[in-house]
Amino acid sequence: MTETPPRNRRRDAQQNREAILEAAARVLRGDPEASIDAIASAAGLSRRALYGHFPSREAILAELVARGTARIAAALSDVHDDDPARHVALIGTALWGEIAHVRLVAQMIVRGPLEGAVAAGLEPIRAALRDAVTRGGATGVFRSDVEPRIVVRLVEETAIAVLDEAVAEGLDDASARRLVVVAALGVAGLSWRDADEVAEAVDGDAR
Amino acid sequence: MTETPPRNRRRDAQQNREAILEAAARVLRGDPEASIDAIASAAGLSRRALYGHFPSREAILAELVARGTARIAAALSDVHDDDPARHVALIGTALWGEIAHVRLVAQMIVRGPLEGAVAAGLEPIRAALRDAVTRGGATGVFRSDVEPRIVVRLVEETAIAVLDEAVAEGLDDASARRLVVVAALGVAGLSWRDADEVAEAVDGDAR
DNA sequence: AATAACTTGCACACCGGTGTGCATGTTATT
DNA sequence: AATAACATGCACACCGGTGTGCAAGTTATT
Repeated sequence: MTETPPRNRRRDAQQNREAILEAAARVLRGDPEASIDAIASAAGLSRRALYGHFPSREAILAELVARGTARIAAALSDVHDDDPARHVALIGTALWGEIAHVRLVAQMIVRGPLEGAVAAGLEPIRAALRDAVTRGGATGVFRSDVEPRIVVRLVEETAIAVLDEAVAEGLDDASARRLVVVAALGVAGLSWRDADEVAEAVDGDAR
Repeated sequence: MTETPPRNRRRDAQQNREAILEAAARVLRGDPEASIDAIASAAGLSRRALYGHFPSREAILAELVARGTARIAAALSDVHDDDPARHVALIGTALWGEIAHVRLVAQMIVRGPLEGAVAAGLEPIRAALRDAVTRGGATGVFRSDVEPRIVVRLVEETAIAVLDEAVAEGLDDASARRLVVVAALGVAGLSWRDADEVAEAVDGDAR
């Protein structure tokens, strides 16, 4: 009985796997309900070949969500500021920096059975936001007339809506970032002049 | 040749037509992609009978959108205030009053081929909001650092997001109304204390 | 009581999508 | 050059949904 050395996976196969994920992200951003067929041909593969890399549609989505949340979490991990307003502003800025991933993940929040996975991956971010909102409420800078829990959700949903809007309007990078920050601070409780000031300051620092 | 007086539509048939629309609104609010089957049985009819009242799924949606936008437009037709902030607050209050219709219509804004019809039906409201936002921007009460057109969209989307959130949280009537008003004024540019004040005043008047 | 209006249930064709089996190529690796 | 890994294209079964035709029932109206 001769030895049968188990040959390694071919390198181009792994490349194709990446191509599929990249194509899926790109296509799904345009149409969240895109078919496997659309994804496969966008990746330059046949539908049949795709099933050699992923067992199901959901598996692709799961992978995308995992990577997306990881990316976002990484971008936000080193974001912190003692001033709650500045903290929120920094979060907004960071989110715009990862807009491609943010939009994809945001779509999954409501839909399908990925909901749980998404929520789990986003939890650290939510915790940070919750903290900032609570601190700001205590100071009186942010609104304290509404439960922090609710304010957090308000800020979250506003941010997502504005991010989408910024993309739809085709705003340039600077305007978009500012818009997101300013809107988030607005629902959090700041007047537009104060929000502007914070946005300005943070923008200067980040540059 | 004897006369053949064309007999009138039966009264119960018209009732069933209404039942279908009512059921559709109810079911679609829970699941925007509910099947015709689900709607029919929610209305207490067979799927086949439903097709005796509407030629297609889309026809039902079109009717719902038409009624919804009409209802909303009616509720907002007599809303006006010289003070832009109060005006926006009143719009928010009115929208919460028609929450059932608002949510249904809001879902259709993005989706399918109804988009155009929805936009048309909502145009008067948008015009009123645009007016208020522009006036507020000129006064300096609302933010003037962003194009009015964009501010309008921000307010719109925030309002929708908050309305959904209020429903999801199961807030009581008063809290929900206040939340919507306060969030809308927040993105428009008011500080949370100012927004609170306006909400309070308007709430008092409306009562 | 007659009759037209309406409802029902069944069958059917159609659509777009998913996931699998299989035979046949093509290409990277050894 | 041999061979295992991969890709392709086809067929297939399956699913859930839409819209129609038709025969047989039920019910409001006259």
